[in-house]
Amino acid sequence: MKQNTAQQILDTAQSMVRNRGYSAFSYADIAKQIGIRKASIHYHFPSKDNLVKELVKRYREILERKCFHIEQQEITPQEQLREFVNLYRDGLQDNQICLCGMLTADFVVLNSEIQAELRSFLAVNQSWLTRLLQRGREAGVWECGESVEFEAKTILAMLQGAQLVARVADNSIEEFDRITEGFLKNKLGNS
Amino acid sequence: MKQNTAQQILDTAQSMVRNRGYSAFSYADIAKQIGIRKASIHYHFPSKDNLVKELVKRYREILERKCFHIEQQEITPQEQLREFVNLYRDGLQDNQICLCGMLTADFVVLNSEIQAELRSFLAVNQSWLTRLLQRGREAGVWECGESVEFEAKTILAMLQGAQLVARVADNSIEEFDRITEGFLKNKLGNS
DNA sequence: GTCTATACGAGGATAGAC
DNA sequence: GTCTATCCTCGTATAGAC
Repeated sequence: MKQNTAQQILDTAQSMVRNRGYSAFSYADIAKQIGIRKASIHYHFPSKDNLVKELVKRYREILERKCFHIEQQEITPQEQLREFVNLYRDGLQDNQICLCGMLTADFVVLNSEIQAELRSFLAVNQSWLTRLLQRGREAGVWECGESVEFEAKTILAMLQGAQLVARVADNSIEEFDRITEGFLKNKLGNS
Repeated sequence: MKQNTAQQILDTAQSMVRNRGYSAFSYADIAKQIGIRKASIHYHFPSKDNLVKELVKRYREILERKCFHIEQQEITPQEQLREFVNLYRDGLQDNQICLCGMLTADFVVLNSEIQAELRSFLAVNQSWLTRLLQRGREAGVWECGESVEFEAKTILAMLQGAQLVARVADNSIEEFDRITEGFLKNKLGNS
């Protein structure tokens, strides 16, 4: 079950960024956590910017795979939407909000490469969700407004915001659920 | 037009926190910006935590006054809601998201006093918005679901999320508008 | 109130031994 | 690949002069 060091570093860094943000985690923190020296981290990731860039890239790729998997399942659009929402719901138990939502808050601090990765992440989310909404509309299960794209963006905004609001409440997941359920009740059915 | 130093410090710090977050601004940054030495800041605000706590407190008090002002105007609930949304819309031009939205992302890094202030800010927003929704419902202009409170929370989440999403897009305000308009179209009318 | 000077640790990063 | 040692900068904070 032993992972290679690069993976361990990424996993630890991801957890820390999702908790504290870009500026509030350090190589020293990671080193301490996984039991190596901080100089060793530089061997795998020459700079902090490099590490975070890889982090976002990996995060997006994993999300793409998860979305693809949802698409492959033979379930209704409503159920697919719920699966998608669950991607944002999961991980919230450790008080971990979306990696890219957190980094978006730090946006102006980040270098342009990382910013580009964040745009890419958002674009992937948005286009996938747009396609889902279109399928649902064509199947007649949802009536959407003029712009399906902006409906998708609204849902994403609501999910990111729900994670934030839930963070302030002590029992986060219930809060997240009630907010998202209220918003999506006409879209989710009662699956 | 000369402000006192404490005010200047608060204003500068607020702008920086809204841009970069808690961990990515420093006394040195503020000092440089307003042309004093960083030691002088400690005279007004003994510690960074103290400064940020005062910042959130002031921010909430200003918001309370603005909300009160909206309530006093003789306009429809729809128009009042739009005014409220504009509170979140304004300030976005300088790429400044809500102070408390930003700090919520940094939540786990902050001390308990600041966390308490953030809870208070959210509570004020939520209760004000809840009362507005209730008035609208009683006046028959909106039909709301079971829980007006969670409808309020959902709107807040959407506003915070819209600020985040807009941040990634280059032209932020248009993005914010389209997201919020889509969401609130049945609530806002076309005022 | 604001300054200089300073303490002290943390942060990111590199060189070179093993 | 990982280590020790080290560099240099920045961050928060305090003491004491003006």
